Amino acid sequence: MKGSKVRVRFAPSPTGYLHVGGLRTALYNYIFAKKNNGDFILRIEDTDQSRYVEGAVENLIDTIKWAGLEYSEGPDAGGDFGPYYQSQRLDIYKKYAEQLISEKKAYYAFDTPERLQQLREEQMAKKLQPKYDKFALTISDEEVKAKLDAGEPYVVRLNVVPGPKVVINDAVRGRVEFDRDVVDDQILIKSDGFPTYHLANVVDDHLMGISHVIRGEEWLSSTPKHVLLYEYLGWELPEFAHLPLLLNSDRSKLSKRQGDVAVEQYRDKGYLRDALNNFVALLGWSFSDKKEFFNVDEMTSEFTLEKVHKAGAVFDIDKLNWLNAEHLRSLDGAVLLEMLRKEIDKSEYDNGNYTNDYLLLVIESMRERVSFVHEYLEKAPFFFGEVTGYDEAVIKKRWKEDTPGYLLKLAENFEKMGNIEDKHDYETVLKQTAEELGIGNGKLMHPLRLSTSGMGTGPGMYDLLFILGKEKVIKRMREAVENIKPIA
RNA sequence: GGCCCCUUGGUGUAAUUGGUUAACACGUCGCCCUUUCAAGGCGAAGAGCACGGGUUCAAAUCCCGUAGGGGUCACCA
Repeated sequence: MKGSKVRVRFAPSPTGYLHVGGLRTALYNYIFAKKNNGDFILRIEDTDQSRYVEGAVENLIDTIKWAGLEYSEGPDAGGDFGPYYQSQRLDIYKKYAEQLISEKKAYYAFDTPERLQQLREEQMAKKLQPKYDKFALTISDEEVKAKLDAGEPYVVRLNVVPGPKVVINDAVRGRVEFDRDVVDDQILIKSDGFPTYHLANVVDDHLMGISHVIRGEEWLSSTPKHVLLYEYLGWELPEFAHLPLLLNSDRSKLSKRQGDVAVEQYRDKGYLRDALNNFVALLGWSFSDKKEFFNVDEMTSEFTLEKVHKAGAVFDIDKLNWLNAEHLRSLDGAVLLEMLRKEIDKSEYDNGNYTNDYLLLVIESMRERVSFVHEYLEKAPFFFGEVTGYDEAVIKKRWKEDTPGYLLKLAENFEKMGNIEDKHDYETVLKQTAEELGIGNGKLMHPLRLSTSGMGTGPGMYDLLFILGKEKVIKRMREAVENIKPIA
């Protein structure tokens, strides 16, 4: 381990969005740093010019911040180990590449893409592992210099030579060994002068004092290259931890084709960041007491890399939805109010029409019935606008020939009520009316719900009436009597 | 194909690291509550721990093999 200070990093490539798997990687890094009083760093791995996406970095930063994963060093946070964009560190990589070349641990290569392609195809045809054939090493030093002077395009390759097995002590997987000869002479510097991931990653991790490399399992098989690089450069190895993959329901690597993979898609759909973090944390890790509903702070006290599961985890949207509902329901009314106001702003409704007190009542009446904030509007539109239609299935089941008469009587009795201070006043009157009419409460209740909400489901009957207010209730009842015709 | 990783109900995980009727959560189903829908409560079905061999008084836990799945083999990360 590097010194005693824990320093970890999340090092995404800015390809346009933050993948949910990336969110989990970032989260584990963040928590690990917090737990160990260490530093969490954001580094942008933008060494592929061809994949440059406008605004990708800003989006990444936005999303990471939305998730609440604060980093102490990064592109927009500064720090003593910057710059934190790899594209701004080209001279650093070049320096180490040259050092390796001078020590014969790396070399210049001038092969054309066509030759490499052909080589690869031949090896594949023979069912061999595709590997560079070290052809460049047959070129004399003088010739190399001549080519360089002539401005011929070149790459720099790692010179892997025979030796003992490469051993990785992975914090989640334990000891993993690779034969040295399966490691390819990886390109370190591309012909455009940019480093590849492998070089840039190792150099930066070392220079930035990274103590633990916590990343996805897809990196495990290229780790020997990295280990070799540390060895060649004479640097101390960081601790490695390779996290299990996130999977589609068919157990293949989580992909766009089978659902949403971008964190912002979940954010935009109304998922709470606490719920998403909670969910993603559970994909590969758990509390020893089996607690499943928690926030990041609670998780921090118990997190260890050793407890991370080894096998890939299927992303189960049902469980995410459940967690979202749980987190949403646990929020204070005031917080929910603010969220609901924002949702109203996005809708056809006008925030000016509702007082805070009114919305707070709406919130409480629907609290157990929504999993997302936007569901307040979808599941209880009758609180925000007029009733614009009536559920036919409910009409069919609950609206009979004698219903209008009953309802009118009820409206009449409601009208006679004085000031209503308790929602149960409605209950009293409804029951009295039923008795007066000699019918069951249900004959009044269901049509009443339908007429005041247009729906067959919703908040408690008396909450609904109380929140709407007597006037509106009676008005809606009479409108319903005019508009609803029984369905045979 | 080579190399590497993985394998407990449909899904995510547990099992004091060899000794429990294999536990919890999501989901599913049922009942209760409620003349709505949820939430909540109670309960059920669902794995015998990928498979096959060992070791052991005893194995989901240790060993060997097999199978299956996944990752990776780019001048992408």
